[in-house]
Amino acid sequence: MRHEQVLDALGAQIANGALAPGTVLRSEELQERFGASRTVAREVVRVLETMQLTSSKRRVGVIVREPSAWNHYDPRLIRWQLDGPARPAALATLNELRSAIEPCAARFAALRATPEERGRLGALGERLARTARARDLSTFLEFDIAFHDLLLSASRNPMFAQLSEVVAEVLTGRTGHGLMPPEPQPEAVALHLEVAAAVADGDPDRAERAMRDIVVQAREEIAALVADGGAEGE
Amino acid sequence: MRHEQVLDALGAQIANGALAPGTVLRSEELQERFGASRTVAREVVRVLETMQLTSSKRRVGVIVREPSAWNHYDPRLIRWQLDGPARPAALATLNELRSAIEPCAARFAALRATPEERGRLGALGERLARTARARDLSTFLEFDIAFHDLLLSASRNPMFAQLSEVVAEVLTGRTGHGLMPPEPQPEAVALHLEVAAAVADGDPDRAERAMRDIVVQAREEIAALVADGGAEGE
DNA sequence: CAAACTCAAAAGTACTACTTATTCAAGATG
DNA sequence: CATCTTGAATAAGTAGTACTTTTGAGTTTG
Repeated sequence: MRHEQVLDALGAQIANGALAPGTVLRSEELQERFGASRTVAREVVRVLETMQLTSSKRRVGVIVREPSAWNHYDPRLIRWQLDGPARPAALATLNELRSAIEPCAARFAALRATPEERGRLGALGERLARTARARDLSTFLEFDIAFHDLLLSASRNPMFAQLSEVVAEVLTGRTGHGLMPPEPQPEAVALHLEVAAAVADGDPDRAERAMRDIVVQAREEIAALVADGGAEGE
Repeated sequence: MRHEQVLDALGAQIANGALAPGTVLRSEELQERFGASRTVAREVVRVLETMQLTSSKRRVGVIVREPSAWNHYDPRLIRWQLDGPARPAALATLNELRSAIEPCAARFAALRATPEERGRLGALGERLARTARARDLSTFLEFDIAFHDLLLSASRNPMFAQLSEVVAEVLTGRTGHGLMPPEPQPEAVALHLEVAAAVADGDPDRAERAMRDIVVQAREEIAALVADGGAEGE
């Protein structure tokens, strides 16, 4: 508990650049700053070290590393960045990642999904279409996330599957900012149905192409969002 | 030092399935097993916990989590898997990841690379072609890695850039297994030149397409490697 | 038989003592 | 005067002990 508090506090400061790279923290100083014991301070530093956010050198202290050294795939770091002032930029980065992965994931899902998964994907597509027609945005988002989540795990690649949280975050972030069109775009819905159909048919090329169309569309949306929404912070 | 030894030992055991999911380890037991102090044992467990390899519950112990919960992007976990019996499968997974990312990275590189980067990419392409003609496989690999590394960092997406180690590993693994053709394929070399040219011209579509051709080719190679090389273990 | 209560086991936290590596500087040596 | 060596100070690393908190499991009681 104590551990997590301190980790979040210190990690967020580093992730948001409040502690610039090169900054040296002495472990004793950390204990005072957070009113934590040596044990807690040390374990927090160990964790930050494994995330490559810091490096420790004897007789020197804990050194904040360059962002390029960080493990940007660590869920904690992603969280800290999304909750900080750089949220729009972080969302853009994550969206680019997803736009790269998902078409490929769709391809593998078409090749490897179980019959049951293919069925569920189709069902989710149908529900997606229905909630879109009903202009029920929040339910739409829910099914949208479920759709992408299922697709990623059906790809049978653990590294793809792990990105479902990222995708959920990107999709939510888009809706949350109120910058999404008042109702889901019919083309996007049609493309989701196309992906589901292609996966059901076991047609990797078609699945990949349809998914690519989806993410390209999303990429353009988010790019616009960052362009004029970058200053709003939270 | 001590810390890292124990972490590697225990982490590798978990990563390779020697300690099945659900296994419960008591921290005192760990101290004995590795002859480590309480401090070291605790910090190791903390780190494994942040990697989502384990979860700790009071009055129970340290529980090994399901592979699906692991943070598969952690460089340490990747290392443990590559060094273990599941190396071929791990290489296949990583190669799929790279095959998803690199075409997209090429696109962004074409849009965002600095003039200097565009120049260096072209130069690397040339050197690649030369070493290919000279049948100098090890130098070829070196330039190949440098080429992909530069492209990824030129994409200006930290999450893409971070995968350069993964790409290097995949490329090396392919050559290392001696399953690569005795000389680099002319088509592959031509495609690298095409990527460099497209990036130089700032043509994202062309860059993406050429890179996609490269990774698709690699994907097929590795799939074959896994099919008949899966049993050779280390 | 179910619900609450008690007890003990194991992780979490705190603190102290000791070890080791590294930087910085003073002094010796060429 | 420069360079190399040596040594002391410092801060992180490691070890070990003591105490706290949570919670699973067994037991008692209505």
